[in-house]
Amino acid sequence: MSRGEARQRLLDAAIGQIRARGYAATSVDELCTAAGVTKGAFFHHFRTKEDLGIAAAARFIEWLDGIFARSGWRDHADPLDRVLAYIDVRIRLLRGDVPHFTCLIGTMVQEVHATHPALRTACEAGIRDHLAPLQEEIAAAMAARGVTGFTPGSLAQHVMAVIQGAFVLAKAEGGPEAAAESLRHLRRYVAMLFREHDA
Amino acid sequence: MSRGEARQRLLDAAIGQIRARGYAATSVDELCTAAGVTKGAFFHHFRTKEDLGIAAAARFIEWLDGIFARSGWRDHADPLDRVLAYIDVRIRLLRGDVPHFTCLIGTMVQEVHATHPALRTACEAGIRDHLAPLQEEIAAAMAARGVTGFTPGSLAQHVMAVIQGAFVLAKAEGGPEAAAESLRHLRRYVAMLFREHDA
DNA sequence: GCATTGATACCAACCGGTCGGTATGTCCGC
DNA sequence: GCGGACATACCGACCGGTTGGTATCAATGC
Repeated sequence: MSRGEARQRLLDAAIGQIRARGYAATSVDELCTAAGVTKGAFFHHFRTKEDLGIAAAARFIEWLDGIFARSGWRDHADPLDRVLAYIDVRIRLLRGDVPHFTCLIGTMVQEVHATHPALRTACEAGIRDHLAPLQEEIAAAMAARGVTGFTPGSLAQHVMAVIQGAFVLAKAEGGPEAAAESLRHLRRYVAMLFREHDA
Repeated sequence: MSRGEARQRLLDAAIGQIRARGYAATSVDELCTAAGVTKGAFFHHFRTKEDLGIAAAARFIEWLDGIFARSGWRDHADPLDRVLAYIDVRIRLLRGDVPHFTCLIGTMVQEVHATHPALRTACEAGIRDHLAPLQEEIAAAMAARGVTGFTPGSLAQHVMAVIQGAFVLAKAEGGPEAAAESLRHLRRYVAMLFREHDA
């Protein structure tokens, strides 16, 4: 292992472990072993375990945004098709074992919201940042069809709620089937919301 | 404190603490202090901490089913109205601070699904049992209106996904507003699914 | 061209405290 | 007087975090 990559290796290990076992059950020692570094290195790069959590949240969102950028979900002429494409990408991501497709942020914020305010804020910001482009496309679709009755932000947050809830179901039943079904219901809802306004 | 109630007090304390801080971050000592009993009493009634979690999940579902039974959500002539009433009760329950209205099962299963199989199974069973009556009403509503294209179970699970996801959002943003908005989207979806089949 | 310097990256050993769990007793209703 | 319901005292392992130190680097002076 070459000099200078300990921080990245720790963040990657943290994302994997916390997604699988949660924040509290992931120990610093365990992370160091997984990343192949020592505890000294850990506390050289992160002041506390909470600091690592905050950095991991930011890195996770970067990673996720990269996936969506490469998916081409915004490459459609109609903004409604872009919104539906976002959901389709989410459905396609539901593959492999549970920790592989679930969300670090949702997992973490459930545990720490009441006890680690800084980490809660970081999770909130991560969600907001990730949803911003989706919210733009929803607003464009609403404007193009003259749809009213709700705000773009509320629908974007609803999309995120279904995604996070689908992850909870996937963890409860040990696989992604119910999660995918739920996202298909979401897709139908969005289609119905806008298509009934078509000419 | 009278003799014989230590078990109930421990379960109540566990439901409160785990809802607020999660399973891993809730220690046995802390629970004993909160319940006003000693560690000897704890391990007299529960073989392990995981056993307590399983018992707490069952007790939480009992408590929740009691709330819904008293709400009268099934006291409508039309099964669709009963389904919508279930969602309305869920919206009305979104009051107070976050640990007061969020779900023990969803919080716990996120942390333990990969590490505590027995606890994961208990959470899965709790969700399934709670959803059974809702699924019946969905099936009745579908039959009454000749709605097809999805199964009653998938819509019941979607309702639960939105509820769980709404709780995650509430924890991320520190309040129930976004959660309530999401449940209103869900209500609109269910209404649209069935009402477009009305005469 | 090379020694000096200061900063950064990292390491091994260790700290007090807390973790889940146990061993052994005591009390009280039947 | 006996069994279930607790209490007290304790255990080894592990927790997040700290310590004092070393290896490696770029920048500087000469």
